[in-house]
Amino acid sequence: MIIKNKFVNLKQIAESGQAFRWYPINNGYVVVANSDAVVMRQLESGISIESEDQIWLHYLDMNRNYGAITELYCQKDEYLKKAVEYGSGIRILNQDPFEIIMTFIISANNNIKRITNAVLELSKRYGKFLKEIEGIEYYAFPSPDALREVPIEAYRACGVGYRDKYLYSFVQDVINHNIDLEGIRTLNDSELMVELLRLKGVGEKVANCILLFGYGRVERFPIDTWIRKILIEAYGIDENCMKEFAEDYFKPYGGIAQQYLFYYGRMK
DNA sequence: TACCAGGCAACTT
DNA sequence: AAGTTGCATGGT
Repeated sequence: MIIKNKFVNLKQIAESGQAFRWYPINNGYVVVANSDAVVMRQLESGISIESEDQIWLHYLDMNRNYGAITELYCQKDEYLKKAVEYGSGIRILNQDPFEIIMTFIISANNNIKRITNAVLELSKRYGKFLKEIEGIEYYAFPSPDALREVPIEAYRACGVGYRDKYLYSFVQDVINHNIDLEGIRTLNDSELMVELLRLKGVGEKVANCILLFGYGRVERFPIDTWIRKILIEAYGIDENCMKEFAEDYFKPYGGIAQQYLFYYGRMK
């Protein structure tokens, strides 16, 4: 299918640090999600997706008007305006909560390259084979059931480091119905936050990423080392009132503003 | 070599 | 309640 929209840029989305399963190929990306691997290509005024499944429209958040959002934040201040202009094709993807939670447990005190590698390794070892594209095999992110018997050391072998025990604990929590990842969709933000904070390896920052990337809560504003640096250097905000400032100042789509800032701050 | 990476849990005061 | 420390590991 073809999507005509000025506010979709595959490179920007792929490098925005919210998804770890966008693989560059000649003239496009293979995107692994929704139990499938599809090729996406950038067009002059939109993108093409080699699939007719409407799920990809939801995945790419196509129902939201990013034109209006970029316009809103361009008027906020000069720094944000530059960030928005630099990454105006970023969108907040609607991703699977289980995959997002696993991925962002791995992300703690880690770097994007290593996170990407660990997620790839987990998928190759325990995920379902999907298809081969241009000579490379693609595997889905493993289901909780596929990870049921995986011991702690096996996670370590995938390169997740000391986060191995947190992944093991989370998988067991899902298997044993100590948390219902679909059931909690109906909770409001703060209730959802409380549920996620029960998980080992999930603190405030990781929980905010899960709300934003896994549950579509676009007002959440995760503060990581990059964002902290930006708020200090570009906005002159003090460490101890950073959270309050960001939650108020970047309303009502804090998470989207945060992605513009993250992408701009990390790339330039 | 020391420090950093989309922080967190456990421990100390 | 608030502050401090150790943590796997690959890249600079």
